[in-house]
Amino acid sequence: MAPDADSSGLDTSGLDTSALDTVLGKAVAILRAFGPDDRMLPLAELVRRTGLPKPTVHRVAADLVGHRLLEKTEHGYRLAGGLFELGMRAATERTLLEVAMPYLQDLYERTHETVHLGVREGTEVVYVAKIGGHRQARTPSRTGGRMPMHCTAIGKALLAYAAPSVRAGVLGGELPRRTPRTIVAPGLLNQQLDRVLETGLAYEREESTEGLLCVAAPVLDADGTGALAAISVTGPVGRFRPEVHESALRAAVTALGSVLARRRYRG
Amino acid sequence: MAPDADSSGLDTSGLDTSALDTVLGKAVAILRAFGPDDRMLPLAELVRRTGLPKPTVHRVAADLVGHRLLEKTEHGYRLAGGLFELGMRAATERTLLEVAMPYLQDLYERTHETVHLGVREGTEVVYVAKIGGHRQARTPSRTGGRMPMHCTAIGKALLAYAAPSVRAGVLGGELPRRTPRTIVAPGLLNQQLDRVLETGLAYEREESTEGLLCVAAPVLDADGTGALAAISVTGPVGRFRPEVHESALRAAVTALGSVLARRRYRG
DNA sequence: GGGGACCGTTCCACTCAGCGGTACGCTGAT
DNA sequence: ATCAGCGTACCGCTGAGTGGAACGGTCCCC
Repeated sequence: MAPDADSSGLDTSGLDTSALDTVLGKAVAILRAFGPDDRMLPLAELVRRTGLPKPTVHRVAADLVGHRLLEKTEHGYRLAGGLFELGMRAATERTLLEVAMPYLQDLYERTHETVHLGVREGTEVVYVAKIGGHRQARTPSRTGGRMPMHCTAIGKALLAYAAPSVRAGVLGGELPRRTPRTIVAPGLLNQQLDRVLETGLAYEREESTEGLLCVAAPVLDADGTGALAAISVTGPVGRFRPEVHESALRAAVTALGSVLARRRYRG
Repeated sequence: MAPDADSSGLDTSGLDTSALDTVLGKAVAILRAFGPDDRMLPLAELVRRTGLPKPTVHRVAADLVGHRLLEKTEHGYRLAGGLFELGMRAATERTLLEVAMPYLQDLYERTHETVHLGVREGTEVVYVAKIGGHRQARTPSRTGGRMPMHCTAIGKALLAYAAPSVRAGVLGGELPRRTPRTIVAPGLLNQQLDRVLETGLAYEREESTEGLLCVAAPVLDADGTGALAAISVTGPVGRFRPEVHESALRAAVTALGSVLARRRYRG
């Protein structure tokens, strides 16, 4: 429970756009109160995070338990299996995952490093898949988790091929520093993005997490102008050499891209 | 020891136990109206499946869209990315998945056949992971999807090690025939389950899907008495020889089991 | 080209589901 | 013994939620 200033995971208390004056809003607020690393939260903690009255949380949570979205243990509540089942039915993520999995497998087998598949969601990256073996570097990413775009290889790959308005929005917004090497200068980042467009590859060198290197490539749509997703290979500083994996990565994204094009996958 | 909270008896497959007279119930009903294979449903179809009045579905669906649980397109609604993100935070599934992934990878690499990870949920199997390459057999299973226990290798592996009440519940209930080879005789199935306890391996030979073979093994808990999950290897009749993969499968489940025990994973 | 079936959307007056202040019993730490 | 914090229970008020009715659009078939 180290309240380190670094972990941006803390809910910025005020900025919850969700309306808390409707039942559904309260229910969603309770579910979203669970961060990516929270296994179990007691009622009081849910009250604190949501700002809702205690009896209200108690009642809504009980309803959620009835619907198998929440589970009650003697130590608190946790997100239940029903949510997992529903989540895996999400249209775009499921399709992308099923089509991409063989290519991710190939890539893992050739590299034996952690392989990510991510899509853009607003101004952030959402990881749709993360596969790795026993020796994988300790990465902050999680399947279903989010990361900023400006400090991750996948983020840069996606941002480079995104609509100009999106790129401008991210460059013009906050570029929070996560490590000493995080690129916080919009101009420099913009240059890098242009290079990504030229080479088709994006890099991250300890910009989101110290000790971590990463190469990514975009999965392009049928026109070759936009990115449907991006794939990355990640490893620790020292043994990991990004260049080694570039051809395998390129092979993966082009193959996946053409299959998605054939399926008319739009995202 | 474990108070069998999971009373399988009451689990009659009445699809709608959910109360439709509360907002939350309606919302869940709408989300659950999406089957594993439904990509997109028009409003009218949601009305049909849920039995709710049209304006009600319209309004609740709009709310769900506002919370990023549903997405609206010109052709209808579909489950949105927000659900995927939430689902991947489900406590038990996420932990199991993260710990197991490296072992599943190993297993895939050694077999190059479709690998499944599943847990018991009531009287059914829920697949937590499914990984495979380009040549994978066409299986009806999906990550986050359900299958009956009596006709799948993973199901038999889980059922054999489940509490006697659970086994009795399944054997005493319906054993729907899915193929000519589905085992629908409770006695025969019971014999097979006993053999699973002796050998630590469960088989399926075209019992859920024609043309498909499968071997599974349970991931045992610290006591070695109950199954926390099960792993299977699947392939098509013809090239696929279950015996070939038995040792790799055994290695995977024992390794995973001991890691979970060390972590005091309970399920 | 007109009628009908089905669609998504909007309106609005009624009412009961949801609300949350208040209160209670139960831990542990002090 | 005291207290702070927890989960739970009660219950009268009220506005969020409701859904019948109606409207405009599209498609297809006669």
